[in-house]
Amino acid sequence: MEMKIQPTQPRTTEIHEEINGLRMTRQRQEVYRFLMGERSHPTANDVFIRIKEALPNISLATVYNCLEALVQHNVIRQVNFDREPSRYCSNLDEHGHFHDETTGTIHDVKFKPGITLTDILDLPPHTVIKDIEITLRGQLA
Amino acid sequence: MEMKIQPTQPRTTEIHEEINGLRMTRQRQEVYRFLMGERSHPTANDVFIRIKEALPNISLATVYNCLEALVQHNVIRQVNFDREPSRYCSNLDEHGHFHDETTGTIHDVKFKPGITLTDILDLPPHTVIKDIEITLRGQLA
DNA sequence: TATTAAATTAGAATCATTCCTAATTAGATC
DNA sequence: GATCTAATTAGGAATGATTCTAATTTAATA
Repeated sequence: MEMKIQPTQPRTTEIHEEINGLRMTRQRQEVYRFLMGERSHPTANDVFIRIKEALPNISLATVYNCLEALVQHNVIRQVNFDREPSRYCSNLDEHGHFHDETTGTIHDVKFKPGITLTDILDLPPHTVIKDIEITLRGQLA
Repeated sequence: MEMKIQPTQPRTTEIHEEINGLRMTRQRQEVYRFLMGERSHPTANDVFIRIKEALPNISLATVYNCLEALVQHNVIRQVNFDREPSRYCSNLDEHGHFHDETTGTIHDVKFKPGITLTDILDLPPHTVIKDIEITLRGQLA
């Protein structure tokens, strides 16, 4: 078997794998990777500030673009509390969000085992549910 | 018994009853009364347009003030869908909201009898819940 | 009736988000 | 590798719901 001594010419272009049909550009990767390691439900601006460390030239518009693309392709979730800036999380399990007024922090809320939210809602049969959002506000014990 | 022939001087000021400790000014009355008879979950601007018929000089800022005051005093509820303009409803029963993508309309969603939302959430004991919001998006059958 | 506090108004300001457009980049094809 | 085309990005301007501010009006009370 012949060995290549010289490395092949390095590509000038990068190869971007897809996630859920979304091409993962460098910017999208960074946004996604950051959210994966974050449990704090950051805002677009939080993401922007953090990602500038790795990509100093990234623009806020791009962060919004990336977040929207990732949301559209069901890679991350967008979370809204009243009219506050949107927050984002990479937890795709069905869950709600609890806004702790004491600390200002947001926590994922699971459902008790074996329960689906739709079980308890009084909806006409054959209703198509595309998305459910459940948010709570109060004080964690 | 002596009869007053002349009517007493008419008051130049109005008397305003309270609801839940909130003084019901003319503007607040109109806002509240409109919402009582509306099932469409109107936005602040919807309210504004409609109320100008009765109070041509009312300002949009006042509508916002009234809505906020009514919400604060638990006379009406504020409903948010993603980042769309807030909507308001006078239904105080615990219920969710279904946004029908086909028609653009919003419908109240009740829980099945005997079920409380908190029953199915996995929250630490002694958690204080001040507010729950549950919103759905999809197509009604 | 006079005083004081609350509510209203109109318009300016805010600010998260979206839009626009030119420049760049990636991927496909030659 | 060169070229073409479409997607992506960056930066700045625009948008629009909401909030703020200052001045005026109104209501409650002394």
